[in-house]
Amino acid sequence: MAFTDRSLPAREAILSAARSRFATDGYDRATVRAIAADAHVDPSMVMRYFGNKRQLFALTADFDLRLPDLTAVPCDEAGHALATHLISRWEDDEGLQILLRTATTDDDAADRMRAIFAGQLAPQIATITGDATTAATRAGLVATQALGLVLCRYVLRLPPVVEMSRAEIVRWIAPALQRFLAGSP
Amino acid sequence: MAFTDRSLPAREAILSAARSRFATDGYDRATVRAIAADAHVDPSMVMRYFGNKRQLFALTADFDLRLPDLTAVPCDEAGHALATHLISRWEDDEGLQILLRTATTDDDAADRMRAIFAGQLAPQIATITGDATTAATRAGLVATQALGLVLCRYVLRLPPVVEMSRAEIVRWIAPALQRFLAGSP
DNA sequence: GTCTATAATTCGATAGAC
DNA sequence: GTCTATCGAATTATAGAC
Repeated sequence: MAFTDRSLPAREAILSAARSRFATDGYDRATVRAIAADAHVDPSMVMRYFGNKRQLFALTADFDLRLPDLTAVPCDEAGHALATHLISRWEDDEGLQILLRTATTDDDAADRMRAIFAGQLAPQIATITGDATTAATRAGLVATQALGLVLCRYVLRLPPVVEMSRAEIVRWIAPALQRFLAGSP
Repeated sequence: MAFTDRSLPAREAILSAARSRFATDGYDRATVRAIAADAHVDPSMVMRYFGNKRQLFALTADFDLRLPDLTAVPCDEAGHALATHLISRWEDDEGLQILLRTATTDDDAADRMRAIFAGQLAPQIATITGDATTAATRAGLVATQALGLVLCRYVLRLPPVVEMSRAEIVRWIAPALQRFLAGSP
């Protein structure tokens, strides 16, 4: 399982090509052959370096939200801080697209989405909302708005959502997140 | 293209099975064989009755939001009316799941989603918000929250979103939709 | 109308020469 | 390490007997 340094550029080219293919085509339609062609590499090399297609996908599909410390900002600004962070985090990283595009049909990928939600988003939200009983619900509501934005803007590409500027999106979405985080129904 | 009455039960069984399979597995993983097996029919009959897999999918994937007349309710209750309608519309109809599960990887299905948005949702919203300049943006924002809910509750099945009752969801989502419909950022 | 048999592709994965 | 050749499985789709 240890490879020489000379194969490292090839392995990285494969990983990069895989990320792009999985992000745009999803797991099923992103073929090993296409990934190899993008990386200017023989298809058999993909299997040799990464074992099989599933393991290659797993390496490209570990996404880290890298949430900022929301407890560091005033409670009534948490929604704005979260909105600005998410929009910049997603604009230049295709990691969430990779997961979202295949999580709708693949249960492994859906499990990863649930894990990201439970492991990264929910705990952070639980700490800033003192109430432990509503924290899980609030985190779920935040997910509906946040993932809905990713879905419409980057995956489905609904024209009006694509055409909005980052600043416009933050202006509209931040208050929605704020209400889910600390407001009342 | 005209078939006898005796084949009608079989054709309807195929359509029903196709709807379920496409809704749970997406277009690629829902095989003609599996659909035929569910319908207790020979796979070749599926092709004979519906031509090919694409045409069968097209028949199962025409989704009608059946939006109520939002101009009939007071302007400040539009969000609540929309939320209650959508949640009941989606709970017992797998049509939107069919589209959403494959629209993330299939451009034809994504086009259908954009068409539903542009043809059914946006015009309705344009009529209740007098301002024509912001109507498209508002409709897009409504889509992010509405589709995000469908995604998290029915497709990804995030536990806290699944466990919420319909009433709870309406209580939280209605004000969010109301703000997108008629509020200000 | 129904079913068997099979064509024609495509894909993931492997064996083995160099 | 790299590449050629190919296997085996699965899929959509068709041809033709009954």
